Amino acid sequence: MLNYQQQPLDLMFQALADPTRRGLISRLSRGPASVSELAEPFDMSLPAVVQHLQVLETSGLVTSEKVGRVRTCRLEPKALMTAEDWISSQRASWEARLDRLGEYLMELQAGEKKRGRKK
Amino acid sequence: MLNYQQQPLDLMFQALADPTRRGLISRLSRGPASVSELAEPFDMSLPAVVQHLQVLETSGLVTSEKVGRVRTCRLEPKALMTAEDWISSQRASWEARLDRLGEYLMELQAGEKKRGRKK
DNA sequence: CTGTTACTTAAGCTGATGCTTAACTATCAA
DNA sequence: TTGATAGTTAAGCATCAGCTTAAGTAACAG
Repeated sequence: MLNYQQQPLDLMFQALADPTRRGLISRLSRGPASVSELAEPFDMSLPAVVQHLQVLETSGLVTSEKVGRVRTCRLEPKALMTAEDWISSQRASWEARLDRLGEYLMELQAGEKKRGRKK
Repeated sequence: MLNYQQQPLDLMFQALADPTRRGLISRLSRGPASVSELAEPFDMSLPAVVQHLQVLETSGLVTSEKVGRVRTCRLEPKALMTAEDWISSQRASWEARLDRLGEYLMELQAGEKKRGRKK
């Protein structure tokens, strides 16, 4: 498990780790928005919000396009799925393992009862 | 947004953002392990690995229990689900929105054809 | 052309993160 | 009791993340 890094996942989870950025994603999940629309609810400077947007864009979770002087940002659902899939697969294999353990314990228990295989 | 709150999601995504920690989770998804078992594949000092484990434990993704001099760590699948659910819900609402947009565009297109409502 | 809007760029500060080494404690085995 | 094993604690350090303010550019409105 040498650090031959899964950089996309690093960037995505890092991006998701900040509440401001999750707020931006929540907003964007309701539809595209301009930079100043996105910044408005937050109690921080505009450059700070733009920096958060850059993190989101570098991670691939958000894309943007500038028309005239307005930059419009939107969510990239496929990227979100990458993060979701990783988590899901880890959880699935752990839960599968728990299930197998459960079965094993049940077998043990059944075995202890020796003749308890009726009904 | 002055980090005045280390919410569960902050801690979880932050924990998942590091490749070493995701490596630890992958290992743990195959079953519980001791600290030194977990540290063995990594090219870093034991205290460094222990620090990563502490991050995972603080985030709730991993629990551990010490018996004798051995600390055994295991995954907490419910916590992983918390992170997964957040992502999933954001993605779902964005995809729903894309679907509605799709329908809207289809209606527009149908409308343009005027009498194209036959068959 | 002039002012306003909508960002963009740059520099700098502060605290958090990811390591390190060294020294320490507690358990187990002989 | 002695020594090895398994992990813990502490201090220090370099880099990075998240903000700030100040100043700059580029489009559009009158």
